[in-house]
Order: sequence, then C-alpha cells, then structure tokens
Amino acid sequence: MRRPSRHAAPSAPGDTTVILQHWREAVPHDRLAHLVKDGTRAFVRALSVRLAAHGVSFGHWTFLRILWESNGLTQKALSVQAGVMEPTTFSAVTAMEREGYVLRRHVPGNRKSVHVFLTRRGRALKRKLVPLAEEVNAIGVANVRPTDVAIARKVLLAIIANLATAEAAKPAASASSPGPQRPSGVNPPRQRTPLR
Amino acid sequence: MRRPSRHAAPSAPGDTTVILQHWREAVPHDRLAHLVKDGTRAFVRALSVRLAAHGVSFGHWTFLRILWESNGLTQKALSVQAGVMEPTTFSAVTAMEREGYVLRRHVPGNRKSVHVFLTRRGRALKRKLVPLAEEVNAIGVANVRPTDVAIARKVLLAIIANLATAEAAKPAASASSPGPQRPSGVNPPRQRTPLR
DNA sequence: TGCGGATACTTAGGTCTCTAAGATTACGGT
DNA sequence: ACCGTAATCTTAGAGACCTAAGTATCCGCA
Repeated sequence: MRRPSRHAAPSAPGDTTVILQHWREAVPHDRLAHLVKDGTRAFVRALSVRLAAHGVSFGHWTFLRILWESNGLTQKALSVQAGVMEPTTFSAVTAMEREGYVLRRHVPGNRKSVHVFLTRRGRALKRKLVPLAEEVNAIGVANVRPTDVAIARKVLLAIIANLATAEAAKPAASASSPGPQRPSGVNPPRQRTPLR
Repeated sequence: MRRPSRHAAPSAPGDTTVILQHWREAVPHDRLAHLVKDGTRAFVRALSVRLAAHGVSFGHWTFLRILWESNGLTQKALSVQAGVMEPTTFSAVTAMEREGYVLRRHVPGNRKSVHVFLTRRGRALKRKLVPLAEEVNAIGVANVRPTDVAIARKVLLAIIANLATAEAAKPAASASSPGPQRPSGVNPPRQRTPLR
C-alpha cells in the first residue's frame, strides 16, 4: 500500500498534501480548532519519524525531555510537567524502564512517592535527540516572520488559558454566551468534572 | 519541581491550571510544538466534554462534521477530508453505524467503494452539536484580537505546509536548512516513508 | 497517639490514532 | 480480452492518551 511508484501519480492516499489543499480551499474562517489539531499532527509526525530512527517513540521523548532538565522527579511531578494524567506517565515510565532509559527509586523516608532517574543511557540520548526537535521546529517556522510566530504563540497561550478558565468555572457547559471569560491566567479555583 | 506540596489544597491532579503555570514560568522561547499540542488538548477536551453530554464522542464528531457537508462520501474520501488513515475511518464508521448515525452502502456499478450516508438521526445531530463547537471556538479566542487570530491561523497553516513539504521532499531528514520551503501548496511529488 | 482525609502509585478498561498486511475490486495497456 | 498493478476496504496489532476505581502511604489534628 501507499506507493505512488510512478509518473506523478496524482497524490498518495492519506496524503498530507491533500490535507493542505483542504485547508486552502474548503476551510475559510472557522475551524481554528481543526487547524491547531492538524498543526499538532504535523509536528508530532515530523518528530516521530526522526525519533524512530533512533529507536525512541514520541511518547518517551515527552518524558525524556523533562527528565533531562529535572532528573529525579516523582511520577506525579512528571505527569504535571508533561501535562498528562498519572496512568499515562506510569505506563511510559514502565516502558522506559524496560528499555533501560530510566530507573524507579524511592528516596529514604518516603515509601509512597516514586522518583524517576535517568540512566546513563537515558542521559546520553539528549545529545542526539534534542537537535532533531530543533530541526523540526525550524522547518515548521521557516519563512515565517518571527513577530508572527510570537503572536501565534501568544494566541495559543490565550486559548489554553481561556479554555482552562472556562473548564474550571463551569464543569459541563450548556448554552451560548459564556461571559467575559477574561484570560486572567493564574489559578482559577479548580474543580474537575467526571467528564461523563 | 513546582509543588508547594502543602496546605491550601492547591489544585486537583492533572490540573490544566498547572500546565498554564508551566507555560508562563518555565517555557520561554522554544517549544512552539508543545504549545500547539497543548492547544489541541485544550480544544479537544473542551469539546469532548460538551459532546459527551449528547452521547457523541469526539472521534465521531470529526466525521459527522464532514458528512453534514458532503453526505455520501466514500470511506476513502472521508479519510482524506478528516486527515486520518483508512483504518481510523473504518472503525469510526463501524461504530457510528452501530449507533445508527450512518449507513454504509454501495452504489450500483461499483462494488469496491463504500459510501457513507447519514441517517435521519445522524443528520439531526447537526443542529445540536454545531453550536457546541462554535461555543468552544468562541471561548478559546475570547479577548484575543481578531487580527492576532488571523495571524495565528496563517502561521499554523505555514507550519503545516512547511512540514508537509519537508516530509515529501526528504523522508528522513538530517541537517538544518531545509531550503526555501515555500508554502506553495499544491501537490509536491509525494512519497511516504515506512516510518520505521 | 491514632484516625481520617489527602496524596501517589497502580490496575483495568476504553477511545483514537497509527502502520503493516490481507482480500477484493477496478482499470489501463498490450 | 486478459492480466497485473493500483485502489479500496478490512483485519490485526500497537501506542498514547484518558477516566474510574483500587491500594498504599503520608500527615495534620483531635
């Protein structure tokens, strides 16, 4: 499957190119959310390919990146940093331990928290992997004005803040006008909802 | 480390708020990719919650949205529009058929392609669901200048284009400057890589 | 000091996505 | 007219997330 294999065959199936086309032609004003999602997909895919060449999965990259900066974090702290739930971290750490990138250890005096430490192998990955991520970022924003990138970053941050604030405020929304919704930023009183 | 760790019952686990804090404090310049990813997460989560109230999963929303515009697409065409691979579409359609939102049918004269048609039930969802998406979009960009949103959109589009072009050009890249990288758009000769 | 609520790790199960590979049908060129 | 390649759907299996529900540990307070 998936092989044009000849003379300018129009376009391969599942083609990113087609998605592109889709955005230019069919999607005018709305659908910012979709655009963001496709952006994520593009980034993740580009990085995944490169990481795979070194035998590292994208999921592991997420955690390695954090550990390179703050070795010895607890699983809980890792989760927060990565922005994922504990079970996600748990299984990732388990897998990474199996592959010899990290070690789970308790610190004396606390039998509850589990700290995650890089092995030499895990630490060594940094030199090889970080450039890949930088490359992907560079490709992504090639020929885009830095000021525009800065604005995009600001907008994205605002979106995250707005949605987080709204989520905190009203668990399961209903109607139309959500109110002022100021992107104040810092800790709105929190309260998670069962989601279903 | 980032945890006061005590009194003030500070924040629920897996807290979006904490992620926010993370972005404000710790992440200055780089990491655009992560910002985009967290933006996606925020959008997806916000919409998921609202859709769930109507018994629709986020995955189904993706396809319903397309079918409302172009009923009767083949599964292949659906995949392209949604920007996902065929198996993803396949299982989503299967599930949606089970729930009575769509019907699979062959058109006479072609026994290969499978066309997907909305049932009345599937069609009826549109009126209820679309406002939810609009609400989420509105919340997301609340208090953000429309010009900035437009720029963000442009940047995102450029990123998608740049990465798609790069992927098409050189399956597993290496060095730094990917060349002009003009986001021209239409079909660069395509050629997928085995990913591993 | 000892109990109860909070915190942290785990287990279980489900969704959405992917790649790889099988089976069937369509179609273009000799 | 036929044969092989390509297109399409399907099956199988894996990974990265999630929520819900244990289980174990910690810690503040009566």
